[in-house]
Amino acid sequence: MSPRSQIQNEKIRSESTGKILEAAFRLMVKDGYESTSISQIAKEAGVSKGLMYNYFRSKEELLNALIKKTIRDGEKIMGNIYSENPAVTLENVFRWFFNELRNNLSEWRFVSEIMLKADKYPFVKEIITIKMSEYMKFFSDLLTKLGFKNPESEAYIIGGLMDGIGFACLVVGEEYPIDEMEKYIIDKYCKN
Amino acid sequence: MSPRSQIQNEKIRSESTGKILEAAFRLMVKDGYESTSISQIAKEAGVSKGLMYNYFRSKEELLNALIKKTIRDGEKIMGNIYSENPAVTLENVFRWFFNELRNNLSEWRFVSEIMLKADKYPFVKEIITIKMSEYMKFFSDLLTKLGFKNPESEAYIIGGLMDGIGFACLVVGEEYPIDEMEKYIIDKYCKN
Amino acid sequence: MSPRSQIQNEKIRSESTGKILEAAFRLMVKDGYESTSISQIAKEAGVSKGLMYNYFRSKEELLNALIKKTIRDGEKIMGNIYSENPAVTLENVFRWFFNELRNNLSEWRFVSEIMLKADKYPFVKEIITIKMSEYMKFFSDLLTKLGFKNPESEAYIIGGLMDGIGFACLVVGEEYPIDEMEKYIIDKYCKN
Amino acid sequence: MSPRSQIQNEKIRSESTGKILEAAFRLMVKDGYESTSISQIAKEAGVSKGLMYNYFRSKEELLNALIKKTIRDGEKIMGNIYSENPAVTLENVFRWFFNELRNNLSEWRFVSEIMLKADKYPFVKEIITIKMSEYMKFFSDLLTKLGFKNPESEAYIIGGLMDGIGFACLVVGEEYPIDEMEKYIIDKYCKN
DNA sequence: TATGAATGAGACTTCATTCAT
DNA sequence: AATGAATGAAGTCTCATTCAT
Repeated sequence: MSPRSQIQNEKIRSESTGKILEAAFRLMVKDGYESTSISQIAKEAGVSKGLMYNYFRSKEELLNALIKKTIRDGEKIMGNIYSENPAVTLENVFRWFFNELRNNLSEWRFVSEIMLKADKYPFVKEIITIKMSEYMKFFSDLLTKLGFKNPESEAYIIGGLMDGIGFACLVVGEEYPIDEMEKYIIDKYCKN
Repeated sequence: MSPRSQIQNEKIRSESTGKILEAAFRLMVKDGYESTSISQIAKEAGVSKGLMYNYFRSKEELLNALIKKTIRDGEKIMGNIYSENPAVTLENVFRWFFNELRNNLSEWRFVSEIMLKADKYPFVKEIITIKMSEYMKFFSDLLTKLGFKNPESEAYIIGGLMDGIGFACLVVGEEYPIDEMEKYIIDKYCKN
Repeated sequence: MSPRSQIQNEKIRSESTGKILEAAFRLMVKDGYESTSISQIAKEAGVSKGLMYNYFRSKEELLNALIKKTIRDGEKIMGNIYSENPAVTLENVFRWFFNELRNNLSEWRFVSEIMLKADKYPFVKEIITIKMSEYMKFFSDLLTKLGFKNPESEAYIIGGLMDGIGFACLVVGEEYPIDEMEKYIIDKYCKN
Repeated sequence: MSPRSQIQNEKIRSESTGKILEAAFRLMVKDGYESTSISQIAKEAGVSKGLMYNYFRSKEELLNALIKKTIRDGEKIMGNIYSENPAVTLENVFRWFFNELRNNLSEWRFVSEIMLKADKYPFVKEIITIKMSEYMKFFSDLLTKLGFKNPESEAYIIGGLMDGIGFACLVVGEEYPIDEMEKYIIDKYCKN
């Protein structure tokens, strides 16, 4: 009789977009952005191709939404990492980072793939530039508190290091001495 | 109508493969591997599509050959970098590296793109794993000579740092403080 | 929760269909029948897609209703054109016609587009055949009163002329010598 | 062994493009431009969809080629129409025109449909504007020789008339008094 | 009466690859 | 060794229409 209420619709919409984004994330993390087709995502999400275009105007916009969701999820995690003691905070960051590499390497690959597309998709560049400067500020503050002489440059070192180690893990996988590196870096930055 | 001699054929072959590989490199560096089509490469190389399949069984094999050639070219450059003084050698490496980022960032992007495909294309993983251990050995030896306490771990740090800084440059481009980082890293590793 | 009365319902129905038909007309005049989607019409009309299918079983039937409405609207205008003096009536027709071309060319395009679909949509053919014979009768009577020798054939000439001039205006637009033609035709048919 | 000669290739190409253009013409004349799909054309022409894009970069470019070919074909016919006696030439034009309406009405519809798209496809407008002015010149010259007082305006009348009559035939089909109109118009313009 | 989420067929297009010559 | 015409699977996207509420 009467149409669905706004609340009902909102629920339906968020469930569907949720299913789609999750399916997209799963597949793109596994196969990469370009290699994942809209059809596959629709099938994985259990919806029709048409519905996807109901919620996301294009594959690119789906990527956009996916990135934003991923960043939001990431920020929730960052909340749990903070400690009163800056050395502990930094250690938590490193431990979290290496655990990510150990457990969610595919996600790392996806993020890397997307970052490499910064040139092709302007919104990627925009988002990442912002996030990057946030992270640099975060590390820089931490390192200042820890008494480092060049906290800014050292922040860039840490950022680069993390990207680079992630990258190396992606490429050589099991061969990377991940445990040793974790210990070495934590010792170097947090233990003194 | 006499048949071509083996030597003539060999020359023709190497000229054609050369043209093709150079064209492929140029285009893939510019647009990426996936976005570069066989047709474009053939046109850029001035040969027919058919001929490409005469020399390379598939696009993937062309990539394989391209990687090997790129590595060979890279090795020639590494020869000019070596000095009697290990600190100077290391500084040369860093200077070469930052200049690459400044002048040939696109090539760096291409290499990164390919490395991320290590999972998809086994030969990529194989080649890179070998090269990586070579580089690690090279840095490790250098750092040993320079008196570093943990030359192996530190070598991984340097390797990661380079990957990571390259990555960051790719993503944020002009915003990256490349000159400062060059100075900071050279000071840190080579000046004392 | 008392049910709406029949009268209320009737009013609602006619308001909704009115809004839909007007929106459809506006958009189809602008973009053409095929290029106007049901979604666009619904949005322009401020109703839901579902409601459209409540009133019109298909896009084709919407077109049908639109044509009928357009013809009804046209007939109202024709009422204002009639004069005691047949020469004046004919001149009024011509002046109205050329002003339509000057001011509402898009509508003319839409009508032409639809007429060309007569084969595809039988109801179009049916409606137009009836209207055409009415117009021919109208012109024929007028020309008889004006003393033309072959009023029937001449009526067909006038009808064809109007279609053809409208068509030419659509195609070449500004380049068509619309003012000269108006004067020439009025002189020819109404001035003597 | 050796690749095909240029001549062989040229022949193959022109055969294929010929097949494609003919199939496209057949289908578009029957169903209209928009309603004819690339797939249908490929099937009708007995080639693959891919091949179509080998020869025509897009559906729009196929239309472009089709229009040009149609105009070329039309010009060949116009050659046979010319006579020393201008009255005879004009009569030939009218007879040819009415025969077209009798025998190839579908083609007329196609041409009309395309002309209505002049706004959407700039190349259509360009081509048609040129052709139109050629025809107007042709008629104007003829009418001058025949001693008409306002040959230019009268040329526009004739052009419009032909478009309009064609249009009417398309719409009402069999009901149109085509034979009477032919006689009437020829009498009016050619029998002094 | 009214909504809008959902569907699925079908549109245009790209591209690695094959093969007759 | 070399050509380029031909293929067909797969991709992204649109849209009229249905249906639960």
